Amino acid sequence: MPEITTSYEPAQVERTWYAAWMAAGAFEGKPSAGRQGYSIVIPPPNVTGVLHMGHLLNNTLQDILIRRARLEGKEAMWIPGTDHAGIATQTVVERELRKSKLTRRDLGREKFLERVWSWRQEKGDTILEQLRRLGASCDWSRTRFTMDPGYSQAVIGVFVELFRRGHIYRGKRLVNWCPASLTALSDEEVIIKPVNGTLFHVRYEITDRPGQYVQVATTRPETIPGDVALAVHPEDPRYAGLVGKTVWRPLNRAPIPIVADTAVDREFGSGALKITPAHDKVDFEVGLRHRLPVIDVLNADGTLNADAGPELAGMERFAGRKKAAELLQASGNLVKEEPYTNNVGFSERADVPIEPRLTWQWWLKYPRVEEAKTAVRDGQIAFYPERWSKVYLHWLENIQDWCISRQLWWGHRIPVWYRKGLDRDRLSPDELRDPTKVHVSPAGPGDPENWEQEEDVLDTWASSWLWPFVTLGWPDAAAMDKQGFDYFYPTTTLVTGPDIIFFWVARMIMAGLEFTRPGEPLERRIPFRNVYFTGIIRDAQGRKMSKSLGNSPDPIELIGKYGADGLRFGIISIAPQGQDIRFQEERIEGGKNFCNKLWNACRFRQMSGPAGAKLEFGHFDADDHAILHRLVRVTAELERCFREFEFSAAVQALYTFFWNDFCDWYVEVSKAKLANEATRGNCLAVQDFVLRQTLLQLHPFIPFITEELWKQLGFGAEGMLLMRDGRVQTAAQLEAGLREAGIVIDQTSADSIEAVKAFVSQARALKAERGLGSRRDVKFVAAAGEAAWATLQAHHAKLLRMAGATAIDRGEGSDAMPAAVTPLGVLRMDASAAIDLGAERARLTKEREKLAQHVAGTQARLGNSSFVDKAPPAVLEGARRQLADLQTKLAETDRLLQNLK
RNA sequence: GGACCCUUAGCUCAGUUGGUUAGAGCGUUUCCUUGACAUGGAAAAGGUCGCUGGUUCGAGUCCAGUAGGGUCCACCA
Repeated sequence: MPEITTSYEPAQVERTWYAAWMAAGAFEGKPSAGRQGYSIVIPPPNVTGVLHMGHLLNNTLQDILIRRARLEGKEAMWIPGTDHAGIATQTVVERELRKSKLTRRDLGREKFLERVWSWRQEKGDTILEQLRRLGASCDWSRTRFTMDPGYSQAVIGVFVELFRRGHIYRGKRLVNWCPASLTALSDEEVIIKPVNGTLFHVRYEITDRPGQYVQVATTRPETIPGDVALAVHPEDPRYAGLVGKTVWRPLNRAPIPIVADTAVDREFGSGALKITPAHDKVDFEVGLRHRLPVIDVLNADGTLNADAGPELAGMERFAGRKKAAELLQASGNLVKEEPYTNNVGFSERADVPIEPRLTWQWWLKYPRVEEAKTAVRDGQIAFYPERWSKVYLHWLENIQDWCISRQLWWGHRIPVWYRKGLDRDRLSPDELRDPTKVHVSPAGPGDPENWEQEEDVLDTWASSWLWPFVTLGWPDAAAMDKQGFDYFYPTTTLVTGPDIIFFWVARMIMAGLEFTRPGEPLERRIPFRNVYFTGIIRDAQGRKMSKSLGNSPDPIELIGKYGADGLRFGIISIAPQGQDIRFQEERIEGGKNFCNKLWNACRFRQMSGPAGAKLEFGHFDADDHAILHRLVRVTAELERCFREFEFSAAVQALYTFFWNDFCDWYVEVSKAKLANEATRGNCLAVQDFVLRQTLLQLHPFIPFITEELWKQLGFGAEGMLLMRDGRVQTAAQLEAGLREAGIVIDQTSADSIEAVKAFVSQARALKAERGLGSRRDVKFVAAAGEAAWATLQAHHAKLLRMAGATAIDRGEGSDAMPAAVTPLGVLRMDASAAIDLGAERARLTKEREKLAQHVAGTQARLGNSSFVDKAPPAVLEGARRQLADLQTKLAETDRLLQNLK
């Protein structure tokens, strides 16, 4: 067996094992009768993307779940893939084009799409490669892309089917228009931000009362040429006589009516509102109610058009705003301007203010809204943390039709063909469904020469909402059979960020309910049973990580620095359920350190003797009972953590157990036990028992190093070469297994170690406080009772080593010796140096203070008759025992103090 | 305007149905290159759990209010 090196070097180990796993097909998931399935679909990252901290957390969690499921004996399967990310990808390629002074229109649709495809060819696998570096155990043979042929077919088929079912229609509405990307966006893609601007107070002269004005306030004077009315509240006495009259529009001068509408807030400004239906949602609705015309003064790219009037036409919208204010000023119609902060919608992708714009778009009335609510409300789909279900339900309660068309080229082109020569903007709803005028099918019309296909493509999310079942072969029966749809659907757990709860999670639920297993019960049609929402990773100052701030570390660099395992362990340890995470690189360093600790503990085991030692109950001592007891406890805790998706708690539990209980105590006491031939074999066997289970429990979190150690320690024998074939034991199984080997963990014996630990700790403190921490020639005397002395005797060799002492004798010692009260009697140190009475007195006095306080507190509680009457017996008993202990200690400490001269 | 989250040690955070003396990592102080590990070991300092009330024998934990920070939703020009 090759010797384990002195420190853990991740790079080589990671490369070797990932290749070995792939070669062994260790990540493949196939339906397996009689075994429980466990499936996850990856939230597909953008095909042009690179791994960021969010992906890191998200995918580490998925890998943990999948690897744990394997070790629990489940058939685990994780589907990877990428999303074509319409706007994002198209923008990236257009930016590239611009470098050679070209636009997509210069190339034309076909040539441009060729460019995008070759870009995807070149860059599309980067992020998947990065996921492998992280250790993600995806079934790569199942990798999907939302634009690959089968997937596209499904997306198109779904459009056609939803159209047939009456869920899809074409309508002219005000949409969120992105003047940078030149496309409509859904409401979810708009981010409202406060913007510091100016509020302009403008007066409109009443046409038949020259010199009299109605004043309105606006933040957007450039849209005044689009005004078609002023509106006032019908019950506003100030304007009672004016409704029905007209005023002069102050830019592009023309008379416009004053109408009465309850949408106006009388309290705001002058109580009069300018109505610009083309550029404001409320105004649009007012316009509809009053049958007002619509004057659109903006071009698609946000510049002002001819309808804005000769002075403004052609100007960029913000320059136009300034110009409009100047024109108003010049005509005397600008009453005043004041600084004003209002909320403006920004395009999520392009980060420019969106324009409400009246355009023809395709809309979807969501299917299965009620079922989608039920599934979460009644718990067929469980959210972790649960509180997100409120956000989800609230959105569904107020759900609006989804604008699914995008004026882009990169995406799934809408499968609608219009008869040539048809004016598609004058189609009535009935004509839209007339097959002689509009053709809707996956394959297109048989006589394409007579038709023109819709130019628009579908919103990216209108493809990714099918992800959980299309990746399992839907709707093709043969593919579904091959990919195990029956076995793996619904998937078990979805891990994602709460920021896409509407974009993706809610929509997937509705799609799953609408399209899978028609006629079957709800719990068979949902796309997943659990949804785990991660927190958002922020920087040390709590800011979101972003490219522009440059505050986002590169996970691949972190892997280089700390190893994939160290990074995984570190990131999970700072990611409690449901809370945002402040990234601190020190915690990642902590992960690396843990790996090194694990490495060296296994190295120690390997150096101590060959594998294959057998547990011998006859040689069990209290330390063996204690460590196995703790192992069972931490195993139970891990079960709970996985049940409740508490990953950072799991890591914490494993850390404490392994570092404090195993390394700091058991391994240290082992050194004495290993030196004794009688106890040696059993001690090695106990270590193996603990290490085997611990490696299995750590494997999902830190797969590479555990796999390497598993092999190094020879645990991979017996036909289980890879850890994935090992089985993590439940707490119950651990105990049952031990019992079969004739071993019963004795709780009392295990508990007795606490007293021994306290004794050692006190001894070390006595030394450290006098600067003798490193001296190993110190003698102690312990004034121990019979039972305590028996315990000290039983652990004698270990105690000498642990405390760093040459002798621990039974005896009173002298009052001149530094002393401490331990659970195993008063311990005195035979210090050769003269004792500092003052320091000694101070230390003991402080100790006494603490004890006295606790005694008083406990006495007060026990003296309270309602406590004694009402507290449960166990609590009462605990308090009594505590009081007795404290009083003994206090008395001893008092005696020590008195004897100090 | 509505909903939700956070406030615990110098810093970043745990704290599971209320129950012994509130924990961890990092940082700090002192000592230690002892034959797994200095990516380490030992010891120690450090908290009236944002504030005010209430429920209870008992509150960091439950309730009400309040201050500060954050997130999401919402058509106030």
